Amino acid sequence: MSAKNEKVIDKRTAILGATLDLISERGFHNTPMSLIAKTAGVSTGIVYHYFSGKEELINELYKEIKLETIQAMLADYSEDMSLNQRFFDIWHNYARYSLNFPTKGMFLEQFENSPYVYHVEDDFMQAIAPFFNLFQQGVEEGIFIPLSPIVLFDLSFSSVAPLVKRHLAGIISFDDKLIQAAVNASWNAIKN
Amino acid sequence: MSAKNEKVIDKRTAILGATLDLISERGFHNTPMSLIAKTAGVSTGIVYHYFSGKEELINELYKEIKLETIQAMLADYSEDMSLNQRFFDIWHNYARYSLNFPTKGMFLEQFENSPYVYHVEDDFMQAIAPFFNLFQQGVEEGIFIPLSPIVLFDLSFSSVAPLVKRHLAGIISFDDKLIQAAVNASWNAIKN
Amino acid sequence: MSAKNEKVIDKRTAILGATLDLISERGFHNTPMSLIAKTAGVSTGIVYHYFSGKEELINELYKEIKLETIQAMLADYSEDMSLNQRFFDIWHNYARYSLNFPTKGMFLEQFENSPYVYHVEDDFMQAIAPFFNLFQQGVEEGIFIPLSPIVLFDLSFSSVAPLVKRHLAGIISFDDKLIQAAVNASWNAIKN
Amino acid sequence: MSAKNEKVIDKRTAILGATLDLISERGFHNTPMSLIAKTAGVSTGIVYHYFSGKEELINELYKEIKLETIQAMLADYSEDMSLNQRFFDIWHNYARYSLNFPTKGMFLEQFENSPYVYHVEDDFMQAIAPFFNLFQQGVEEGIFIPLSPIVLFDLSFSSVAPLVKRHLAGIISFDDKLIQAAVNASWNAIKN
DNA sequence: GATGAATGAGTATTCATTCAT
DNA sequence: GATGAATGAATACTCATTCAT
Repeated sequence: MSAKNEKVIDKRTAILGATLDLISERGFHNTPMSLIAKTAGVSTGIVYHYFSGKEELINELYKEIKLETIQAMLADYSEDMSLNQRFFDIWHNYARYSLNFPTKGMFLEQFENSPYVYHVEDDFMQAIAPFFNLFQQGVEEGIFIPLSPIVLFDLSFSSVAPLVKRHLAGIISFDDKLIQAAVNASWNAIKN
Repeated sequence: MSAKNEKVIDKRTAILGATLDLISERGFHNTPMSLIAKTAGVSTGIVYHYFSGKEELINELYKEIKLETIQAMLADYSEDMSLNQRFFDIWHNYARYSLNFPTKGMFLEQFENSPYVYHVEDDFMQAIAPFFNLFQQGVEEGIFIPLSPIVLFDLSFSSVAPLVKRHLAGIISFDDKLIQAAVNASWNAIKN
Repeated sequence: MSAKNEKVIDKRTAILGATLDLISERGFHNTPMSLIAKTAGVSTGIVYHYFSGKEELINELYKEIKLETIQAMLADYSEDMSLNQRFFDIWHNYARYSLNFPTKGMFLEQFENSPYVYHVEDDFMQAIAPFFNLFQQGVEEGIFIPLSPIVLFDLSFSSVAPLVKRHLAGIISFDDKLIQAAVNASWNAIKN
Repeated sequence: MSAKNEKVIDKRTAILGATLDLISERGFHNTPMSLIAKTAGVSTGIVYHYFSGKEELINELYKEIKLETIQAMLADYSEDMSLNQRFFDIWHNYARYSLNFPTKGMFLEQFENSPYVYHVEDDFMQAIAPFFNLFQQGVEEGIFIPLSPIVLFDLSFSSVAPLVKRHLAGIISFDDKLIQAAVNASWNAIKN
């Protein structure tokens, strides 16, 4: 990779990184472009070279983090593993990733609960296919209750974010033992 | 109640109602005070008579809706009912309330995921006591897995919001049958 | 007129006046809204109370000045006067008005030669009717050459602006004697 | 001429051409240097090799077009032709040139009505000498009314631009017949 | 209580110009 | 000559809040 490319990547990455940190801490609208630039160590103008505006910058950040999160959940995923093993792996990965990168989870939550933001869900269809296969297969084999994959997903994974939030707020300790208990609970929720 | 008081209540209520509608649709920062006033049919200045500023207005709205939601969940709650009955009632009430008043749910989600907003959780300690009692009792009686009430709460209730969101987006139909299946799943998640 | 109304009119008028002075001297795009506000002795924000934005402000100013100019040309116009008398009056009025209010003429010229500005000609249909009547009648009576009123207008009045510009630049002295000669020339141009 | 020089000329010409097209359509300040470069098919930086800045670029363009327009008016000019013939030729040439190259006329009008632009009239003294000679001679021979050449110029030529504008706007058809009528009118305006 | 005109700090975005490559 | 990434000052517009009436 040439020095030029490295620099470009550095700058774009620095902007995205600054945006993540600032937005997760201050919120979308309390994060001026000028502060993003300053935090990233670049000029205001150059941000508009890499992104067409604040909107695109935030959407791009969302896409990257969303994809990264999905990939983290599927880090060691293999169709060769047992259904049970795959489910537990995903759950663990998700919990650990959320705990390790709290700003990313906070950003995702904030983004997905913002009314005025243009959603870009379609971009993840391919990435989330394994989740659908997992639940589909589980239903077909009579292991999971017969509901649509999306419902099974919500019933089993939606407690991760709240628990992580409690942990970060110091209310609970979301340690390995609790993770273990929570993943068991999630499995039992959808078990036939 | 005097006519004067009614008028006052009307105005305050109108402001809160306009704030809810606007924020749930446009977001906090895309909802100017002037628009709130206009939508409520009052002058800009008078908003500052009832609330010290935007911050207090939104916090006040949050408190009212949060409390209303908790009360809706506990509408027919009674310690005389069986544990199982109480759990199912709360879950059903929550789901139906969220479906009936989607703006309120959206507002709560948005508020609780906003980093810059001053939290006011303490105000609800008393109101949420029944939830704690419920889970505490369940653990003591060996009916629920031995985890803290707050964790049991998250494990059993956190799937409601995502499912309602899917329903409102037209992705699933969160009807009585699905509510029934989901509440069963939530019960199984924390059942010992 | 109430004090309130006077104040409002004062402010709106002050903004329009400052806009005229600044734009005629510096050009559209070299005249920031903030400078307009400062020159008018008002805050930046209030400009947006009276005008929806720079675009509307400038268009409004154009409409006012255009109308004022037309009215100045027709100041003593009466269908009772002879054709010749009406023509000479209009020409004189136009020349004197342009010389007395050079910024207005400069603004009009600038505006009407700007490519990106949204034109609003229709607003003057009624005001310019006397011109059309004048030329129409002149053609019907065989006094003017048989061309459309708009062409006769251009052939007879379009030399005023350039001559005024030369005068303001100090190149010529557009005094009463020259005005007299020029109006004669203009009349001869379209005389049958 | 070497290939290198041709290339240079090409690039400079391309920049000037792009500038003309863009400015006549969008206006001075709505035409960024980057867009000029892009339209001309060159890099932003190279524009600053051929011109010291936007100011010089536009002034240079003005000078070229102004000169070209004057030369077009005098295309077949010869002191051997009769005064009347010379006048009619110039008028015709001007009208046809303006109709054939509308962007050039629009650019000149815009430029000459911009207050902040540095004028460069002196550069054309030599080129416009024939006009002065024409009017001077006409006055001396008693053919034209005894006014200064510059005034006679304005009285006879200033209706061309407005008529062309009407034509381009589709309001009139400035065809040969109308051109003939208009040039006659212009002649009559200054005829003694 | 009630109005809405007025303020002015704050913010997204643009663009002429520079300069390392 | 040639590129286009980078800069940062400039600018239109917004909006929470105040206050004279």
